[in-house]
Amino acid sequence: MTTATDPVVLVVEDEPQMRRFLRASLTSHGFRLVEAGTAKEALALATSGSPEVILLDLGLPDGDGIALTRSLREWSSVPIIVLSARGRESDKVEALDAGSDDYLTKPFGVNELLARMRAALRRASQPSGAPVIEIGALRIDLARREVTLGERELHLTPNEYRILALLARNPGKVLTHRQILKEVWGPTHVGETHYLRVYMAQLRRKIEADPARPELLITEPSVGYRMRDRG
Amino acid sequence: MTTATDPVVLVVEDEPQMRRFLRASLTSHGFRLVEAGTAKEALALATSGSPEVILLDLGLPDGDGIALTRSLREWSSVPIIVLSARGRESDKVEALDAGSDDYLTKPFGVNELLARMRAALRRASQPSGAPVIEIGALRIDLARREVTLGERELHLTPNEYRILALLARNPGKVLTHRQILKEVWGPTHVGETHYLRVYMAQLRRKIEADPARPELLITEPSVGYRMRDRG
DNA sequence: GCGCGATTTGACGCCGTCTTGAGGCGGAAG
DNA sequence: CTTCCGCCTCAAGACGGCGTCAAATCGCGC
Repeated sequence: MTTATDPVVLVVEDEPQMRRFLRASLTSHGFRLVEAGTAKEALALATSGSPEVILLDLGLPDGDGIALTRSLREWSSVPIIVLSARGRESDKVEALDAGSDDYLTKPFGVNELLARMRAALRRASQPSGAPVIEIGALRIDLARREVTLGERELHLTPNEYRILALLARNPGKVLTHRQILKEVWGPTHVGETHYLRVYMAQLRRKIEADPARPELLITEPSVGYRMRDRG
Repeated sequence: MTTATDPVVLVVEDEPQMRRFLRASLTSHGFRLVEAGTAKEALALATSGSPEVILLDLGLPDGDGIALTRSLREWSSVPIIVLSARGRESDKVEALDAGSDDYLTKPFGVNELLARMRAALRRASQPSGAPVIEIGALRIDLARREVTLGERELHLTPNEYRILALLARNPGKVLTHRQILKEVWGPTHVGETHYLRVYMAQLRRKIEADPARPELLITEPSVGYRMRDRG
């Protein structure tokens, strides 16, 4: 059973038997499959299918996998794991130096393949994309810890920033006083609702056009606060 | 023959014979070697030796390599290639899932090892991008370990350089005290925030026009520091 | 063993942030 | 109308993080 968040794997392989085997193994372990039987197909699908990892058989009907690896590497850094019947050391060296990330000699165990795929995915996802939240003119760059309102860069104190980031990460959702206090001041301060009032006032003075009529930081009386996400 | 720009490889292996073999093979192919015979040594050298890749034998006298892999992964993303006599699939899966990048079963060919090391290094160096970083008049040559300000070449102590390089590799991004301490002093010193204050002051005295009004090394109060990249 | 640079540790004052309290407003309930 | 409760505002003082300087210690090369 696959879901929308499962990683996509591009399988480049021409033997029907091997394809069936991979299809069965991978879909049952949380991957979505895109399949190509030729180098040409593979190149097209590497663009349109936007796979997170590629499994590549070296023996293809229309040209060898080494050349395919090189063309992929001209523009993409998606992990490539070569699956090949050729076990000679020189084959491995050639494939790896062409730009592939790993090399498995057939026959191989499914579990090893899956583990190597996990390793490749782990590496690739490391420089995780810059999380940036935008709400109207307000822009919060979580990686840089930077808040801008239109063109102007805002200076927020540590607590102000943590509250704002927390609310912005849950746009539209009401966060209770307790939740916010626990997250920002720690579980020992969940009773100090007064802190919140002071800080919400400071934040509003900094980010609202008219702090008396808040449009972004909405009070939910006797419940908590909420970041308006639209309209 | 090795030069200053050759990549450093940390070899973690207790058998003298295997060590001799690796030493001969690697130094003749453009690597500088740092060697450890125990897990404890390895952990220390992974910090102080700042290797670009680690070769790890699983059978160590003081604990297994899987545990070592996990502790390394708590703070470092340096590529780890496991070399092991154990060829069982479950061994490979365990090692890969613990955080290693590749797994080679002994005996293996030197050329395959070298190709896999090249592949690992290629991947690792990808995100860091250019080996030279320029920010205003400041210029940091990571390959040569050289820092110039305008025309003048600056002399930085080892720790000063590591801090500066770390911040410069993440321009604009806030690095927490913990992150910097972990990267420079190792995971056992994440509490020593005082070190940072002293070293930031020294760096500012060397690279800022007016150390009292820093324009490059920005303090993010009670969070960490950040290298200004624009403006 | 000596000398030098680098690192670690300690002391201190400044400044921004946080905490705290007092007071005001407005709506709902009595 | 009065009272109560939750919320907002303002400001003053306490607190803690930060920068700075300097002394003590470490560690390496000679």
